[in-house]
Amino acid sequence: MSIHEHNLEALSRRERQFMTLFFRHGEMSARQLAKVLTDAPSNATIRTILRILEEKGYLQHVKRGREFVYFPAPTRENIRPRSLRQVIKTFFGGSLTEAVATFISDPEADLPPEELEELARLVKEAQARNKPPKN
Amino acid sequence: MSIHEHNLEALSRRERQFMTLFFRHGEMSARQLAKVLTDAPSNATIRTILRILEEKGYLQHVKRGREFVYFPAPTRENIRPRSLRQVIKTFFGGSLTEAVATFISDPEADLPPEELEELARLVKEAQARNKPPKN
DNA sequence: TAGAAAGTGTTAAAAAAATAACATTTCTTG
DNA sequence: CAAGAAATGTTATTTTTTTAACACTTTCTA
Repeated sequence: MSIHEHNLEALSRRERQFMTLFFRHGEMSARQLAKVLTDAPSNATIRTILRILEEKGYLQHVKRGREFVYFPAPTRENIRPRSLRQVIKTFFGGSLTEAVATFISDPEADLPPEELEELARLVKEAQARNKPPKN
Repeated sequence: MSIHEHNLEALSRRERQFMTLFFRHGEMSARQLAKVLTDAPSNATIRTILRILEEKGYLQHVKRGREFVYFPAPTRENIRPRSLRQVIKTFFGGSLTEAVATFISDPEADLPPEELEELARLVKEAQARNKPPKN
């Protein structure tokens, strides 16, 4: 409803499942969403939940042909960084380093070596940006 | 119930809220948990949910004095790396670097500079471990 | 050691979530 | 342009979740 305080924690199980899929796949119609759901309920059910999510302000839709295509509504307090922050706080005591360490050594994560390089570059840049307080 | 497939996504809203708090704070009695909840229901309600979570295999308890102290059950497929992986997949297209970039530039995250240093060291180590396939 | 205090167990009711049947509307096409 | 197909809207039911009242048990303590 409110544009503020968009938070996946506030959603029911199905609602959150849907939102996660929208964040992963972008815009989808009820039919497309059904394909992506491993445990899809009926089309009617899916549409009901989509409507609820729109009422709550988490989704928007446009009409394309005769069908509605839904997509995540832009929110003020962005869900992306917030979700990451939340996981790092909950499972890694707030430490980014701990989280990265875990991810790096997580076999399921299957990290390509280029990622490490890019990560190294990124960190170096960030340090350079922080370091010189002289200028 | 089953020891496998422990997944916060499978839980109801309250259940997940509780588990998150346990991961953050470690072991807690019903009373302690109540203090940590911003929207705590009655003590009876809290205990009901704790019992359900134990039945489902997410929590265990020991008796301390006259009260039950609950804590997350050790699980095979660890929830920690899995949750991180999930967030990175959902919100950052699976890219660790993207996630770190976002975290670094997230003002809410409030990253201390030492973290960056430690992170740099960590990445360097990981690279060193990967690089030399000669030995 | 009896009674109060502070727990847990049991059970049930209220509220929310999840599901889908059926009616209606809107496209498409022969 | 009429019939059928494929959407959406409305409404209701079932299931799950959330809640808590009340009974019972254990531990203090005066």
